[in-house]
Amino acid sequence: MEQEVIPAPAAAQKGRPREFCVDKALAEALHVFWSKGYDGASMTDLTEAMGITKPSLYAAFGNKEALFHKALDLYEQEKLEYTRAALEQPTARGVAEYYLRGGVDVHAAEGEPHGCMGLISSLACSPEAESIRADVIRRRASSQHALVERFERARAEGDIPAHIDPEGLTSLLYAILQGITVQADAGASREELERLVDTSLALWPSA
Amino acid sequence: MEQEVIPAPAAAQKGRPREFCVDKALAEALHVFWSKGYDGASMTDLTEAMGITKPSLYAAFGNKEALFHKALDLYEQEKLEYTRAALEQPTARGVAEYYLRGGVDVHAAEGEPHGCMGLISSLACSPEAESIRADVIRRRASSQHALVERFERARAEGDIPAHIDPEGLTSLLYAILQGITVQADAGASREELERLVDTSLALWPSA
DNA sequence: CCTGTTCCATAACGGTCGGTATATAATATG
DNA sequence: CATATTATATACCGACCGTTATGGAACAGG
Repeated sequence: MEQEVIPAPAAAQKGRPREFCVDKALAEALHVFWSKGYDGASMTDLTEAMGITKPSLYAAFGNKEALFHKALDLYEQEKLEYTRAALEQPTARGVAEYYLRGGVDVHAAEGEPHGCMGLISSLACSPEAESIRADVIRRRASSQHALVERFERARAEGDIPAHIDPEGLTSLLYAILQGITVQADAGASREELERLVDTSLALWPSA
Repeated sequence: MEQEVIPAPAAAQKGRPREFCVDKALAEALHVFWSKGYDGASMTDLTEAMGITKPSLYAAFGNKEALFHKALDLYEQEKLEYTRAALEQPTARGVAEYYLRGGVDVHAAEGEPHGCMGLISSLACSPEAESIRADVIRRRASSQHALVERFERARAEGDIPAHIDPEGLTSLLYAILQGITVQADAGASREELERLVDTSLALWPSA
């Protein structure tokens, strides 16, 4: 039996080519979800921002929920990069400062929605958006876990005092970060947030 | 001209008496708004929990928005009493501890919704709920202002170090509190939140 | 050209939203 | 009893929700 030839690998598009860029449309969808939250973003909001019709959206992304998960992937990848870079800072204080200043940069940036997309979409959500909420909480727990390990290492290295609980310190750092995004969403100025960060670092435990 | 007699002062009810207790109905409405947020609470959710019909609700409370403002009044009065009591603590550390432990008590209480009603209702809201959001932000700013003054007094009294900015410290304490309510909403246990508070207090500046 | 396939545009689906018109029931007053 | 007033119950309003059926347009391969 003869082996079939491998079909065109790059783009064996058989039918009518789509008239929009999937990546650009997803970036627009991200912007809408970030501004309005999952429930607050209507399909009309999304299609108008993405410049496509509803059938095109459903064909390309599945449905609203699948679109959100993809947008959240993009958000984590592009906007939350600082949370991974922070872990590589040499000292625990450096980690905290990277986290907090990175959080202010991302969640109070000019020309972008203020606040945290995940928090906005998960704090209050309709029953049918429960999977959205669960996804956000799961991702947050994963990220938080990495920070706990980083602070445990810091304590072992004598980088933070022995009487400080790494899990408590992690919860605290996340709480401050969440507060920053909440206050950014409420319209706090960059100066206010930077003073918040400065004060946080002034209280940070010295080894 | 003769003076008219004063009408029955207690309850000069002329028509059919209402069959429900306004205060109890409002308390049920508060519970629904606290659980689901302003946008997430539908009129059906509200009327079912309150045990009344929609026309009764509109006759007694105006509309959904007016009902929310009244529920928020009740919430502040009954649940946020700790924020006022905190200010009367003798030391800045006492104020902070009262704030944080009070926040955990209220926002992670058994048998009540977890999280902060104001935050849940204001973080992401539809365009027509913008007045809700503005109300929450205004009340928060007012409460925050009182805390700034308390910490300014504390610094003047040498209760907190001179190099600590009272406004920054206030923003920080609020951020931690907001983070507590966010994590409570996400399902954090009381033990986790208490460790967060313990760690916060461990870092609190000593005079 | 013809067929198959994929995409786009329009319009519509059932369902829910906040809010209300209508009619009836229950009280006070005369 | 008659009337005025207020509350209740039912049913409905237009608008919007997420989703999809339908029909035509744009491409590839034969």
